[in-house]
Amino acid sequence: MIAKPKGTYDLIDIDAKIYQYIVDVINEYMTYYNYEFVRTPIFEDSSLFHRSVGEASDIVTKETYDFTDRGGRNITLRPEGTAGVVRSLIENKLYGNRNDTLKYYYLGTMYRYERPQAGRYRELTQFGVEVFNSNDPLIDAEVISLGYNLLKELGIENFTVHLNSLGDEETRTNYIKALKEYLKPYLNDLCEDCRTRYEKNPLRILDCKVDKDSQVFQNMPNILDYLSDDAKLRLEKLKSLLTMLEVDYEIDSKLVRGIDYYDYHVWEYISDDSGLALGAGGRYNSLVKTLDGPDMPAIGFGIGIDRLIGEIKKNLEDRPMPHNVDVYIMCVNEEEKIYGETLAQSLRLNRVITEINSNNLSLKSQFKVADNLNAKQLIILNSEDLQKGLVNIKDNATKEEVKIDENEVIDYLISNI
RNA sequence: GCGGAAUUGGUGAAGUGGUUAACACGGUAGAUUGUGGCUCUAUUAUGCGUGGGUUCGACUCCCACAUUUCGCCCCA
Repeated sequence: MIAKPKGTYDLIDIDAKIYQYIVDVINEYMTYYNYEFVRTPIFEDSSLFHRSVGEASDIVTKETYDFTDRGGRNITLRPEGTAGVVRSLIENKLYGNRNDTLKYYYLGTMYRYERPQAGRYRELTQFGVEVFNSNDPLIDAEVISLGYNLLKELGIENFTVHLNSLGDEETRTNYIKALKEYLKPYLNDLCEDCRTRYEKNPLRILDCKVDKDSQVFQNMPNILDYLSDDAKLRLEKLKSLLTMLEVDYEIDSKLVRGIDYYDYHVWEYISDDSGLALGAGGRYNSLVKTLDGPDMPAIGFGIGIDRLIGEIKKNLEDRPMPHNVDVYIMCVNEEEKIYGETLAQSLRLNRVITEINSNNLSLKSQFKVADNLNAKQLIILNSEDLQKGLVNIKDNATKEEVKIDENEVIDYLISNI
């Protein structure tokens, strides 16, 4: 037997239903927020992702699916959505002659070559928004609250927005310098990973799981103390806006991201129960320029759909989600089956959800199937009645059975489901 | 990539170095000769992740691999 590749999963049963529900809600939501859908390739030139995350974050350690295609091109399966959208913005010159704010959203699979764990897959589905050409904290508030409201709309209640500001480039340069100076005497006390991070990506030391409760970590410099006046003002403005928009947030000065391109506000939607991040985002004002586009501010977030499915499922009753059909057609012999199939088509074309027996099931079994499908009306075909142009219809709730002229079956069912 | 744990029918699972792998749900058939959902009866894994090895004999012990899962790394 051939098994699925490591870290992938089949979206089936109730999970598939929840997935479709999530997608429906997202598409509807984005309509009201007036964000445009974009789809970018699942694979891109490797340098797009490697450049976007920055030289300092050592691309070799990024867990991407890289390969060379038959033409010798270096290809990477997209590990996230932002870089592709930014590339598309630049390549299609979507920014041309525009003073307004550009708002996009995407939804699709991403690929990361990492060790699978619960809710962590090598093929994952992400939804995200990217907003360009506005540097106003008003947009930060809109984007953060958009994700917040969407999660609430999906029935996810117990989560909080964790918010931090990384300030501008100068802020980070100063902070990293201060951080390294502070940590220098304690280097030997840090865990092995942190000693590597110290050189490679010092901000990530704040994420350390080993030493987080140590005295050294308690007294670590706080990035919020290093914010420029401008960055401070922006954060204050954003905070008051979020309060007005009734977003539950808390400031978390230890929140950093593993990618270089973020500046100013970064945030995560954190589940209160599991402590896992449902989604994360940030402002990335320099990325468009880094990728050879105009100097254009941008902000966005991504939410992992796979993990949402699990969160939503937890809130459901512990029972299988019922199938629902309007009409189930029961038939036994060949004549009935053929008649039933044409009747099924007529009903379906009239927007009646219809299912029909297509096996050699006994009538008894067909009743069971119909019940499992929660059929509202049962059509019990009978050759003798068909000869007379009559169709038996049984209401599955009242158990009342009627014989209807075959020409009136569709009208009857439409008004009785 | 590193470390720990797991893997038995469609599902939830019990189990022992030795002939028939418990129980439950679900499925099928019948009692009910084309009208069910209750009840009763029968039936439902020629196989215990895959491949090797030890053994007279392995689902059970050993090794490798795969997948899942927990933690680390990474988190875009």
